[in-house]
Amino acid sequence: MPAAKARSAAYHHGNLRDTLIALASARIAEAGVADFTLRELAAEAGVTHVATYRHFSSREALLAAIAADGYRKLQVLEAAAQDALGADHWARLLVLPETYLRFMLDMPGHFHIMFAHRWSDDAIYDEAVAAQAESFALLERSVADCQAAGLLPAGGASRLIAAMLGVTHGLASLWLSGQLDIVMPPRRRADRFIIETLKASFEAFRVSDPDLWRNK
Amino acid sequence: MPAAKARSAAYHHGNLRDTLIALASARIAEAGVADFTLRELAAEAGVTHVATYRHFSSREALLAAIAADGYRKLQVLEAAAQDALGADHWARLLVLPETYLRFMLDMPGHFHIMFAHRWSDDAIYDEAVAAQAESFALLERSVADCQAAGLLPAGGASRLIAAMLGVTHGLASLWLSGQLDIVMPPRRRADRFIIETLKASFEAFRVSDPDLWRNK
DNA sequence: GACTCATGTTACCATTGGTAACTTAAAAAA
DNA sequence: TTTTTTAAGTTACCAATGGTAACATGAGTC
Repeated sequence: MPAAKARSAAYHHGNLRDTLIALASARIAEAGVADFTLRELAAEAGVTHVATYRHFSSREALLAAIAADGYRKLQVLEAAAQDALGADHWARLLVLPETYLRFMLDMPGHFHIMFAHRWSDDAIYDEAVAAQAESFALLERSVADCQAAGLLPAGGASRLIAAMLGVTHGLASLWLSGQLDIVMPPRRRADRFIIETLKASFEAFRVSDPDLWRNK
Repeated sequence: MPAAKARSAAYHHGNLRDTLIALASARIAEAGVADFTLRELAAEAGVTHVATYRHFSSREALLAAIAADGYRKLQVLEAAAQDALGADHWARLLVLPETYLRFMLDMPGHFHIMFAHRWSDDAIYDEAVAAQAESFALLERSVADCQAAGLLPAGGASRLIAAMLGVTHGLASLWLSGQLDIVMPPRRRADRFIIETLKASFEAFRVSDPDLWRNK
């Protein structure tokens, strides 16, 4: 009975949760987090705004879901990129910021919630926090591998990791907020420029004096 | 007639504009930009929420004013710090990220609006954009001075500047969003750790192979 | 002392996030 | 097959918010 099925599809959306996450991310990428409203979002999904509360306990919980979703997706991308590289530890380390950047370019809405939006300390962000920690562990392990292989200054890695995380995240978010335009040479592709800058930075860190990174 | 003066002071606030900026910045630092409402803010200043519209055309315009105010303050701090250093170009360059960081630690509310909040492309942000450009020019000039003095790899400076801006901004905003806690050694003062990491990064950039930073 | 105008106020509006109570239809139990 | 349960929608409603319009106050000027 196709008529019944059509009506059913109309009433029960089928995959409202994922649809809402995707739509919200797109809106955030376009107009920022302040702009989007649950009602407009629900309307776009063909549903009443109250239906959203079946899947997210609040507007902020939807944002938290986007953050968790983003970290999981990022982690999958990072792991896949590393797996394709075998045992070249330095290449495996370098691919992390590159993946991070591609993720930012591909999913700016997710990225914004993950890094520029202030998470409430509510429990709704617990999942996101856990996913974030796992993603960070990947970097930590990669740096340790490089140190063990003599590819990076040995000793406490905190400052080295902080510097790598810093330059990666800094370039990504400066670009996302449009503040890299002033620096970037005209007519260059942004992604290439950023990735080359990143690689240069990592290389500078790699060959630097190990004493630089020791805690004083 | 002190009674009349008191009434007058009650009616005409005196300096509502600056008060609102300060209060808003404090609230944003505490609870994020999403939380603060014009009504609560106005109440805190002892005024009706409609009074805010005498000074800011909208809520977003208040945020824009905070951004412009922040860039101006940052620029003053940077210029002062540099002036105290004479002609030591490398020290003058290094003091910029340090000032940037201290500003972030001292005025996190301003910092958040300046760097983590998405500016609408409305004209209300014009002032902020102009102030931002001036602040950036300071860095550009300082890098050029260092290059002229042979203290930094010569040639196109875009990538070098991008890397410096990136690591500075990245560390600052990672710290602000609490994401540096996982990296930072326990029981260390955050500001010292970040500044030392920054100096190490800049030093690594300084002694690096100039070819790294040339455009390919 | 009257006039002006910046800076407040009250009254009001549409929109928003969120809750309560009800409805629909798909899946499980009989 | 029929009945029951339950996940996933709906309508009706609420208090709070950003914003507008029309009015009030009072400090400075002629």
